Amino acid sequence: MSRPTKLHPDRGDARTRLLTAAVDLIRARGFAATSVDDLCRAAGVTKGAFFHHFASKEALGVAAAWHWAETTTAFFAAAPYHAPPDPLHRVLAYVAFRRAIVSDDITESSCLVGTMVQEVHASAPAIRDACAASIFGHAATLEADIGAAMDDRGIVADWTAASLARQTQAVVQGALVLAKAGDDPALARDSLDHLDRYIRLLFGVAAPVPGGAGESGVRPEALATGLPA
Amino acid sequence: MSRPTKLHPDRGDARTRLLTAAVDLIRARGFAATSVDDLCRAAGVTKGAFFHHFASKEALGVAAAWHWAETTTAFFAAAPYHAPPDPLHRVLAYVAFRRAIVSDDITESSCLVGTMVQEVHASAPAIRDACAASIFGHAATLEADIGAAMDDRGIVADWTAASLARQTQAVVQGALVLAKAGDDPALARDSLDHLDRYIRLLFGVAAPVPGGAGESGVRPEALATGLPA
DNA sequence: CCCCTCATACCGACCATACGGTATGTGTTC
DNA sequence: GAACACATACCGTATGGTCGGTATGAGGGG
Repeated sequence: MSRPTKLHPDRGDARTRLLTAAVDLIRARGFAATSVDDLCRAAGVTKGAFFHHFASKEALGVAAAWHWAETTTAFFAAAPYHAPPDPLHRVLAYVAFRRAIVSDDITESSCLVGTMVQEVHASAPAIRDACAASIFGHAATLEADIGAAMDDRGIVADWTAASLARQTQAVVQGALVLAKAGDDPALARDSLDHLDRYIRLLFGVAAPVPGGAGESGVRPEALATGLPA
Repeated sequence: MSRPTKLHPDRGDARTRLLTAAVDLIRARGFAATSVDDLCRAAGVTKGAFFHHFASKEALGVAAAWHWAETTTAFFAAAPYHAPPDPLHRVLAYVAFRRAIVSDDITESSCLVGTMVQEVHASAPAIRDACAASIFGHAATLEADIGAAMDDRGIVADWTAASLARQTQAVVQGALVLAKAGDDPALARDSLDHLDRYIRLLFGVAAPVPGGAGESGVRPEALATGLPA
């Protein structure tokens, strides 16, 4: 895609810089309120570069959703919550990890695709579908662990692994809405505590330390540099 | 506020019609993507009328959030889920009611303030606060029943009635995000089933009929005419 | 009862700017 | 020299917002 030069080694990354800027600006102000000029200014490129890489603003939205899916996939794949040998512990560690990466600045903890899809679900199906791929694709990464945990503990239920995996994403998204409304990230952490409690109740395991959502196996401050979702 | 005339009895209601149009259009397209001209066209009024009633588009946003709070408050106050004598049953009936009013057209089941606050939480604090008042005000209406249910059953927990009340709203909001992304209202119903299951587990009561989220005490089709939230 | 005054409710033309998008040109690499 | 990766200048339109004006009705004085 990109063609770096010896004289201009950062050439060819205009597309990536636009995508990065899009993630930041759209999470903060929404898709419609973010203008192409805003994006170009933030990325340090001209309008010509924008429309060279993207056929329209909507195409940028689709690409940004895919970019988000890729970066978050890599981020969560590298996260430490996969370490525990017990699949249920991995699921709980995932929730604890999500809780740990809720930063004090809600905007940077916020989810690009969750924000975008609310705006464009009816008016831009292409963006909506890209957002859906990101959300449900991420949910799918939890399904195997949840399924294995059900098998391990002989859980026979009226819910499925896929359904519970989706519910984790619903709670994450709802937690962010409440945190934005109340302008308080603690609201998001509270929601994730409830999710942790729900999963423990479903599987019949007690909470490790009262008042918190279990240890994630990582120091929260070590996560602040990573990409949230 | 309004001054109806004998000749023009619908005079004086331009404000209300703009508010109603705002609820519909903003839920479908978002706040930023809804122009003042769109609003005027949908409400059948002129731009002069718009800026007579609202100092700015942002002021309309604030007023729309309050309007939403008022109409949903009246709608839920009149809903049948308050009937059961047992407070826990009222809480479960609330969840079942929320499930029942999820219509096939996701836009009309969607929440105005949840949609708006994601867009404007950082750029328009006045709108954000009005949205917060609507969400947390509605959550507060559940608090007494949850608290009474805790007392009834002698529940001593590491969560509070207020926190669980907020969690119901987080799940509702998240359920709508997933339903919009997947373009399928069944996703929202699934989430509310999980919420129902969580509350039953917290209070140690079994589900009434497997596969569904309990009876709401009303026929779903009788609710379709009411205002969703 | 009439008339004057004032506030409200609304109309519709107008404005400056910001918007998404295009056309054309230039330097670089293969 | 073809293809790419931008830059610059420009275009038509849509946007939020303004402004002067009009119609209606309530209240009060004579």
